[in-house]
Amino acid sequence: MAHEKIIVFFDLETTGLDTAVCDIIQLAAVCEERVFNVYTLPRRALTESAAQVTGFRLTSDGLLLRGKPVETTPLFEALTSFIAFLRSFRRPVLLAAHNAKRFDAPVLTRVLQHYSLTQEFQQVVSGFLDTFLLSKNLYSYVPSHSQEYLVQYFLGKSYNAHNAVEDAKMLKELFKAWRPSTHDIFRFTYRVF
DNA sequence: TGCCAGGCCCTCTTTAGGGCCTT
Repeated sequence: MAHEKIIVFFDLETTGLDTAVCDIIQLAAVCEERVFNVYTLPRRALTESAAQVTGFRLTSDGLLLRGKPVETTPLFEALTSFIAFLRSFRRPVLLAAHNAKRFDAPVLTRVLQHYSLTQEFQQVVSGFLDTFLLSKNLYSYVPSHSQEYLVQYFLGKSYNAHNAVEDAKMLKELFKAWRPSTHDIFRFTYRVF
């Protein structure tokens, strides 16, 4: 339907949980059958818990994922590529992430501001949709609202959590299963800046 | 050197505290 919002599901893997300082390691997004994925070399070390959760390690040889080198892209280039990916949908999209309001959106917007890409980003993104808050509100009876638990609960499957591509793909599947109303989507959508 | 947080929501609330979720 042409008038419906295009929703792009995305996820970040970062060096830690402090949204004020953490660096992006992986940025992935999916929409319909299209996938965007990029790795960047962080400037700061990963916290030990981030390393354990994500499987990334920073060495003198570069970035490793579970011991295997991954090709990295300079952050500015990664961000402009992401904006180009979003622009390809021809009209402003809604960016959905689990805990977007608290985590992914602040990190992404901080980095965009640092590279003076805010205006360019605003031209292609109409807002952030937080699926964590959506889930807590629509399915308050579910004992946990972590994405991994929700995927198991609603889709009956386990997956490679904490890989940004897999997380984004699963979020898309969850959303498809939920089929939230336009009203509910709007309630948990937030301005970009 | 050290190696990390904090906004949102609920409730035993509002002169507050605690758990959740993200890496």
